Amino acid sequence: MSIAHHRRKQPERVRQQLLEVAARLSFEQGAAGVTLDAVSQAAGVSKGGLLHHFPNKMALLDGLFDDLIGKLDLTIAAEMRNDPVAHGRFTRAYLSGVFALQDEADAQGWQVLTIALLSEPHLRARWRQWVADRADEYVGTDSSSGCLLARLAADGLWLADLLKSHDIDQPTRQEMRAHLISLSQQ
Amino acid sequence: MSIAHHRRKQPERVRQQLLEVAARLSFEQGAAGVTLDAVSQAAGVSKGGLLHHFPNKMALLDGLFDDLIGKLDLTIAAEMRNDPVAHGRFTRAYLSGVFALQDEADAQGWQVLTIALLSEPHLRARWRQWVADRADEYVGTDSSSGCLLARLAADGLWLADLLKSHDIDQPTRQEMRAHLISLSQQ
DNA sequence: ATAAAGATACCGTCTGGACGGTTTGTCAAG
DNA sequence: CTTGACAAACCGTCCAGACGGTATCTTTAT
Repeated sequence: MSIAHHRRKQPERVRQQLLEVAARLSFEQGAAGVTLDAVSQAAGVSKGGLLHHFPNKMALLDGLFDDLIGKLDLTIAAEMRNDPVAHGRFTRAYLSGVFALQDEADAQGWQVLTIALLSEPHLRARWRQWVADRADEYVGTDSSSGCLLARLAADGLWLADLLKSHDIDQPTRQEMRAHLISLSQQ
Repeated sequence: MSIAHHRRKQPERVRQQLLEVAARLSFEQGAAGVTLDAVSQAAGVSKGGLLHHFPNKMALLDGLFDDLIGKLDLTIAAEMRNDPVAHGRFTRAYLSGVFALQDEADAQGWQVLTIALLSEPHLRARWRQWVADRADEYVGTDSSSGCLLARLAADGLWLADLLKSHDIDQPTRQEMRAHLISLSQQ
């Protein structure tokens, strides 16, 4: 019997907390740091409590993935509404989404985690599905080689941030973004 | 007492065999499939034998990383010798290196492994170092935003292959490569 | 030339710990 | 009084690495 037993129960809050902690741990300790024990403990919940919300580890990772995709989708949808030009509209929104993920304060939490997600076949399949769906939906406006290239470059930039391999300063970053946008228009 | 104990000893051959097996396992079973037990057994060597060549698992992964980087360096060096134009020379060679990694027959073996490498902080640092060294060495010829962009896009393509997220056919691929090369020239 | 003396290349077993998951119990709210 | 939200103890498995040995190769002294 511990704190969580006495505090007013807010399961949704706890669930969110678990996801946040998992994201933070993945950043601080790498993918291997995300264990059920570590996550539950850092969230101030017992392992049983964690497994009450997420029946197994895969479900936890799925939840994390949902969060990530959800944010991305929101950004993209908002951006697409503000873009009057049809051609390359999705690609530009995608750029914004990827850039936004990096600029966010809590973006760090996602970074190393994402690698973990990608090494999990099931999550790779989900990502593959996401990409296939968009490619299909926007085949009329965003299938030019310029658009494809722009999106690939954005992925490359995202990867570079993930690995901190190139360190690219803000001006260069903006210049590149402009370059990519122009690619999406041709 | 097994075969390896009686056969003529060729430690270098065994060492190489261990690396190959580790690469293959990483492809067939994912990163999690690369355990000391699995690798040693599949290589026809005892676990003790494996640990004789590589004192711990990290050393094994380091060896794998060395192989990968070594191949990349070879391709790049060869390509740079055949490129008369100084500006963007390294970038074009890098493109060749990345494309070559994907076209090779045994490339598959590296793919999933690479993800594992990247999720290991120590290996990420090594990769970071590699990038920093090249950026430094070729700052005079390959630091334009076009070159940077081309390299990032190559990384994105590499990532897409890794995840099989986009499936890009060979003509499109060649078209993109040409596009990237022209980016490296401007 | 050769035998002794190491050094190197392995083998096979064991262990300690981590980790995912299960089970059973407890408390509070409706 | 039932159900959802947890706690706490526990289990089975897997895995990295240690260890003590044995076989083969290399060097050195004679």
